[in-house]
Amino acid sequence: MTADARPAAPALTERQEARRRRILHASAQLASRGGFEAVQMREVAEAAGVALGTLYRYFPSKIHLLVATMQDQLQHLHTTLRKRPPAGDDAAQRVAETLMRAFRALQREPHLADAMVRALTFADRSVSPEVDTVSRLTTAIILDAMGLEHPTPEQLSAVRVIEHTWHSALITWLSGRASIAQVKIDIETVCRLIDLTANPDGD
Amino acid sequence: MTADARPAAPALTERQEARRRRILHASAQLASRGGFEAVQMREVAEAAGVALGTLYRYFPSKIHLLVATMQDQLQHLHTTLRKRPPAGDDAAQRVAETLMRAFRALQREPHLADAMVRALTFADRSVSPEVDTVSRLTTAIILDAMGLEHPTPEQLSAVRVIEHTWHSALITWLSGRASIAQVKIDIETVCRLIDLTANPDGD
DNA sequence: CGCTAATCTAGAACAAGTTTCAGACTTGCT
DNA sequence: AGCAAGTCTGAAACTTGTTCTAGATTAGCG
Repeated sequence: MTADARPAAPALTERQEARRRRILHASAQLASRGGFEAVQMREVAEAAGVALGTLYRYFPSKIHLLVATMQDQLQHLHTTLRKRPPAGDDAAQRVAETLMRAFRALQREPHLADAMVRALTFADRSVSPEVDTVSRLTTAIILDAMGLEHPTPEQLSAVRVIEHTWHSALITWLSGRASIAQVKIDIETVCRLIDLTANPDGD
Repeated sequence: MTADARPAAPALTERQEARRRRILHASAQLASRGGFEAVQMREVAEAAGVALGTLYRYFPSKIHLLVATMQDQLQHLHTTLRKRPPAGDDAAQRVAETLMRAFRALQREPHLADAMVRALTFADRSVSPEVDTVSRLTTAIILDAMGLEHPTPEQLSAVRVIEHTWHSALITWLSGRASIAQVKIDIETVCRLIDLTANPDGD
């Protein structure tokens, strides 16, 4: 039921699993207070009751830690969304509604959003697998909203562009260069691409 | 002719202007070698023949420095593009061609691209004015390619989404999660939005 | 139980961004 | 020229992410 996307991870003991949870919790807590800079590795370690070296054994860098935190939050969101799916008439509306719902969730914890999104876009190649997991989760959420079983390549392209817009629009909002209304418009604009691929006469 | 977008800057002397140029040059040079991490403030200062404190007086943080470097490069690109404008039949084609040309320029200096784009997306509120300048430059380049004097609000929205996609696609390419071909597809996909707003029957 | 390997802890040490400061140099002005 | 204000230099200090080490603890196993 809950997807356990960690094939190479060598099965943690119970205490280790508990440590991992404490670390992620401390990370999210600190991030909620003061965003990216407030997540300081020494503080995370102390709040989680774990030595600094141990923290680094579990998450090899601050970026890894925050991307894992994002994975965690996205899982929650995905579960929540599945319980109450969007109710729009066509796919574009449902996707836009879903993303706006996610956006409102982020608005409730803007500092946490800041920490997670900044980490995600700052991540270099060493974090690619983890970032990819986040990306696949996002894709799954959007495809769910579209209600598609077997999307065409064109539709997958549209979804990719929607994800691009989603991430980048979040960044402009977080850095205070775009209003909430502007983000809404951008999301609605990009979702029109879905209509374009639904009736494949645009070519 | 050359837009001097620095209204609050109190007019540098000749030697100061020269220092500023040396710093930006050193920054681009180091970035071309090893990307974001290779741009180390002490090294930039030394390469530019300037004290560390002076470097920080000109650019209050590494992020400011790299965003300014990007402004610089974009100016060049804009000038170059104006000399040889894209030759496509419709606006969408011309924009896609322009962005792919810019993309190829970045491919020639992938490390430099890495440093600039990472700085741009990692920038927090304290860098908003500078990031905004970069954004306006990008918008100008895209509008040039579209060949529009007075874009409608809808068209401006499409341009915003194109910019989002452009930035985010660059990031996925730089972090090795998307191929060059994939970036091309994403750009072409999002450029279809232009057609949508050109013939306003899609609503 | 007792052994061995792995893990965890506390803390020092290192790296790079940023700040600070005393003194030397420039600039603008009279 | 001579002074006042601002700027630049060199170097040290401080911050926070990251690495390293020696010793304590835990887990798995005969």
